[in-house]
Amino acid sequence: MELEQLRQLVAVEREGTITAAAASLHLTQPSLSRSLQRLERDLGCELFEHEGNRVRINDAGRLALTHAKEILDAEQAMRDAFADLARKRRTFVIRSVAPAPVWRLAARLCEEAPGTIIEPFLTDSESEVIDAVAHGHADLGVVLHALMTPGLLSRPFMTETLQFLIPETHPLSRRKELSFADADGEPFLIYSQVGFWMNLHKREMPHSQVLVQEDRTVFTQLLSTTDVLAFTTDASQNGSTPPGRVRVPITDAAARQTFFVCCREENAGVLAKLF
Amino acid sequence: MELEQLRQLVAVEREGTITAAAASLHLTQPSLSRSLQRLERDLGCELFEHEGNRVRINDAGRLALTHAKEILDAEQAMRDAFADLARKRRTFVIRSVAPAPVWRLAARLCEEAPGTIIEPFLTDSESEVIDAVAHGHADLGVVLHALMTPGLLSRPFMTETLQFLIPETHPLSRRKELSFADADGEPFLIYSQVGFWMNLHKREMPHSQVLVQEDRTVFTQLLSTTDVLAFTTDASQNGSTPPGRVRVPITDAAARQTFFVCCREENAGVLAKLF
DNA sequence: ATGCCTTACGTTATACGTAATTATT
DNA sequence: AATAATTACGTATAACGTAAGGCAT
Repeated sequence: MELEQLRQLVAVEREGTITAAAASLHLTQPSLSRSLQRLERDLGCELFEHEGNRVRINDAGRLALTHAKEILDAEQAMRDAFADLARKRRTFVIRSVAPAPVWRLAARLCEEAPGTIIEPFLTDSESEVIDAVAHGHADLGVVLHALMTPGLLSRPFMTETLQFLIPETHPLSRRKELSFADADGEPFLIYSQVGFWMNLHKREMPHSQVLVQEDRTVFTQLLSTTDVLAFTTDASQNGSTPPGRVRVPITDAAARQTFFVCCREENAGVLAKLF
Repeated sequence: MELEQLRQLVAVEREGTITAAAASLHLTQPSLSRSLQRLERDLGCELFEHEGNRVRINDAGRLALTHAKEILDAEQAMRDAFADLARKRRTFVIRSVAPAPVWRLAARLCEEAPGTIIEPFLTDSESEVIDAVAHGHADLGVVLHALMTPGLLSRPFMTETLQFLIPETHPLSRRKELSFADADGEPFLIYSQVGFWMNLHKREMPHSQVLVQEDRTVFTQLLSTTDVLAFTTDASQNGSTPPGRVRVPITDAAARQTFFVCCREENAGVLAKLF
């Protein structure tokens, strides 16, 4: 008795005739007919009444059907479990304190491991990243410092520098460079998904009103239509400056951040593969 | 994925090595090795760690094992259900008010339907037989009268005549014939599995002590070693009279009984086949 | 050297498709 | 005539066994 035969039995019930069932299974009708005969032989029991040019499922056939469905459900559960497993294995989870490192890592992953599903998580908390990596919930973490945590490896990855993005009409747009203090008090617009940068802005410009925008496209539109300050970095994917705005470097040391990637020691191969 | 492959997976876990599992499955070792590789391919996932010249089941393998056992258990349940069905179909249940008709019916069944399992039930109650047949719990019934019950068929089958079986040393052994009344008051020995005859004895010989014997061989031995009355019939399988005893016909009409066989109308073929 | 696993190769079995046949509507 | 099922037959796929090779203990 084979699983395929049980599927055939179910198909015959579903389709009503052997001919229709055969078509739905991409088989010829005689082939299915014989396969069902084999099943009857294996079970030592007729499953159909042969009524003229039709075939009708009998009591034994119905008994077989209920059992067949049980078995096939169990089989489907197994297939599902392995499909999940396969998806998990193809998924690479990155937990990061900032978006820019994720962009670069994603690009490398796509190149080095085509087909990999990339699952990025942004957070403003470095300890959350470390925990996720340590517990195996993330394959790779992006943090702000080299780690000494036992069982984890880390190495510097990239440096990102924050810049003001100022409307040309704004008085501060003439300056060659600015400190956070120079702009503190000015309202500014910020995209919500920026990880730890959000903390930095709030700390360094405590007197400014923060206009948080959740929607990326709305945020971009607002850049053109409002004249409040905004931020960009040298790592911004889109290297160009939005029309009507100028980039002004920020002189504070805190505006320059080096990111470190980290992973568990047993996954050292991941780092080796990516760098 | 096939059921056979799941059985092979379970066997490898059970036996520890592919070689041992192959032997237990009556396969060569390379054949099993490839079959397991096919399973891994089908599931899209390695199930074993290949450690030098051994294989060890890994986490995915254990996941597969738990599911495989579920599926195989469901398959076993199906096989068991059909084994039961097959046994039921090969079983012919006879419910009778007397043993002699069962003997004859059994002999015919063995001849007409070799391989049939014969399941006889004796009872002293005719209505119990009719109920069993009507409800489909018995394929054939043996009763004392022609039936008018709707849905049931009946026909006369055989006539049996009761005889006294008297020790040669007993005064009654000289008589050519006897009535129940002649012997009423004499203690008598009777085998317990005689169906409705038990009722008859108690009714026709109310003053006699009845010595009921459950064990057939003990009953036979007592026939030679005691000098109490006993009964036999003209239908007794063993036509000979036990040593030291004589048969004496019973004159009462009640000692002569015609039996009728009955079955459900839809099983009319059964009667036709047997007669 | 021995035990266990894998790969390679030729053979066989078995399940498929095509075609012909039967039976019912 | 048309539809549905079975039987007959040739073919191709796929699983098996044998033989050879590799890698540990």
